[in-house]
Amino acid sequence: VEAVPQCEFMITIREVAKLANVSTSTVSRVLNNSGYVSDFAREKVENVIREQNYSPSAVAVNLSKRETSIIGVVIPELDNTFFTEVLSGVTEVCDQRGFSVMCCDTANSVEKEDHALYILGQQRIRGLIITPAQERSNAEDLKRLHDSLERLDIPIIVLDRHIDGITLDLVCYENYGSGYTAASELIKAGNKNIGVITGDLQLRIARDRFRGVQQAVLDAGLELDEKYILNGDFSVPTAYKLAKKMFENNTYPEGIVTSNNRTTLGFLKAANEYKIEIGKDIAIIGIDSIEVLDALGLNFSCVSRDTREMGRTSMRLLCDRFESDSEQHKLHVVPCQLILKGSERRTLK
Amino acid sequence: VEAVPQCEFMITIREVAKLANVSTSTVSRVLNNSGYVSDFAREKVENVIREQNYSPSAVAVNLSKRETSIIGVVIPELDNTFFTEVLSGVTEVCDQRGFSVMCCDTANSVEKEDHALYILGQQRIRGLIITPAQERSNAEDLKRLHDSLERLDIPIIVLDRHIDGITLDLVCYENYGSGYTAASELIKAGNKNIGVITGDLQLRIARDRFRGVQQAVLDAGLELDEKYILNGDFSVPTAYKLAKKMFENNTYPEGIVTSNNRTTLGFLKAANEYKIEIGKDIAIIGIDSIEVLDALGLNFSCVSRDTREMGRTSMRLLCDRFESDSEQHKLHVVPCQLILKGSERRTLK
DNA sequence: TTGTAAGCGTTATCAG
DNA sequence: CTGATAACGCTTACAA
Repeated sequence: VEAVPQCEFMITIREVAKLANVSTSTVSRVLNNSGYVSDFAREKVENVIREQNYSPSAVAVNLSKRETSIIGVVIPELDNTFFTEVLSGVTEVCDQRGFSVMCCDTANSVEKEDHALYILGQQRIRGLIITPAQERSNAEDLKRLHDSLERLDIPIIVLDRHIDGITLDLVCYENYGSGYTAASELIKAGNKNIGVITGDLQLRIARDRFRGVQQAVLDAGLELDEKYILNGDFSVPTAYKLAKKMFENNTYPEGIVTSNNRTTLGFLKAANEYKIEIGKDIAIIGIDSIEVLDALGLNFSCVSRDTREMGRTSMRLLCDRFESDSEQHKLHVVPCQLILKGSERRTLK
Repeated sequence: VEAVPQCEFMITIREVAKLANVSTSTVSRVLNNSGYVSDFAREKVENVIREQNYSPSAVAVNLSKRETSIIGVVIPELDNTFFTEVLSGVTEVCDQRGFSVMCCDTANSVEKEDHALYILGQQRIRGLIITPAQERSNAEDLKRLHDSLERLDIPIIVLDRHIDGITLDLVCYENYGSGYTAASELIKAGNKNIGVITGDLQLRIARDRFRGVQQAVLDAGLELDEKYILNGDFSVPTAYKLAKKMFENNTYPEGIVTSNNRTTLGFLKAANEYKIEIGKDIAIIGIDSIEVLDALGLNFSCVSRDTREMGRTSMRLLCDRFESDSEQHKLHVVPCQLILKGSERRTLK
């Protein structure tokens, strides 16, 4: 049987073999640097490969090896710079180690997440890095996620958020600590009554950050006034609405903690509209840094984390899993860094 | 020969067939909704699929069909929100149409781009959406890109930037027009001498935007002063350095055009440091909107484009190509939208 | 309407 | 050191 190329460009291992006067096994051996190949044969093969611009089909390799080199990345918000920075870190390491990344945006939707996992499963991804869309409170929803992940039967790293009832490698932020630090510093800077715009309290990370704030206030011998606890959801519009309402009533705390980058933006927008000056009329420490604010020279204080490094770490952990699969699950907590620029202090009283 | 599952979770079409008491072809037919299948057989198969949670291996399907459903996306800066917004648009449409996206960040490096294309080629991607890392001035580099793309032998959409010497579907911005509009509006607002921080003039999009500015100034019967033409590269640090130098010498134009979102940020940073007030000491119209500035209530005027839609459009065009391959190459120019918020006018003279 | 069998482009086992 | 040959999991004529 004559081997006929399916398209004029893509040649197969068989044609390389024929042109080099060897068998496909030999070609495969030089391709993978496995087994014994004489220098003579190797050279012939390498020449043909170069001349013909042969590139082996990953699809065929994958099928044959029953293993791909594709890493699935499931992200809840592709329009949140936090996650794109993480993604950037992941791709960086993937690149170095010869993996490809297939990424899915779930837009915080459980349905889209289910679907993404199904698709990635079909692709037979080698490993998964996932930030769950939500903490599925519905038992059925949660079970579906558990099942999906288990069925995948591959190394999985959970990033930033938590999944209840299942133990997996986890790369997360020092959430409690970031809340605690932020509030403490506000107090240390002289602010007596502290407010907070929380994240989506359905998410453990939001609860942890909030608990940190609460504890810091308690530890300082102060009280957290109910009316300064604004129940947000990590989104710009909600934070904006909440802050707006607060300023409308003209009753707001001396210092406030905003629970993530999006929340900060919403807050700042409202403050701006009401001519409330940051670091003058109200003190603020945000969780998450915001590149632009630095560029603008705003004196925005925050507790920050190395987001790109979180991505790199996740991918490195995943690679560890590929090498050895201990039962032990790893927990990598990314520390928060305090960055004070002035907004933690009110210059007006 | 007995069919033995390779792992307890992933079952194959053969096992489904056996459990349903049909042949693999029948299973394949219900899977693909192709050919004739009796209701009886279909039901049996569907039941088994559901019970066993069978999900067909995309790898095997791809190999068999000699075609994947993977779209390659090559992006020069994963840390530029413009590109992540585009990516978001692309994934959105991919999702709807059953494609997966494999994305590569080239960090504006020609070498990384070459490598990315090689990897994506190995994956036998179905289509490609690419924003080239650079306009390869070196003939050899350029030829390598041409060859890579040609060898891929798949539909390709070029996005935002240009590739010399090759005609492909192109989705780009109204670059000349955006420069022209920005400068015209500055002039219309009463600014007599106009400056500009250009992008990387190696890139045609930067040259086009700059030409637009030049022409608008000419058309207004004015002159573009050499010393107000700052040769940037679309990056924050360079724009910052250039603007800083300008403010240091305390000689700057009445109005300035910044050539993209990164350039604007660099400029604003410098302005801030030198206490130059936007819309007061100096007028500015940027190319590209910046979400955060709106949130901050800054009166930042710009010419903007619908970035996410650019991503959607690219993916839709790619799908068109899958359906029919006319020789005709499409050019989709995304119009610029003028958004005036005040910074185009100086309130001080 | 269904099943058989030959691929798809690799890898891997096992003789030689 | 090398080459047949049988997978890998699916699709698709073709025959029944």
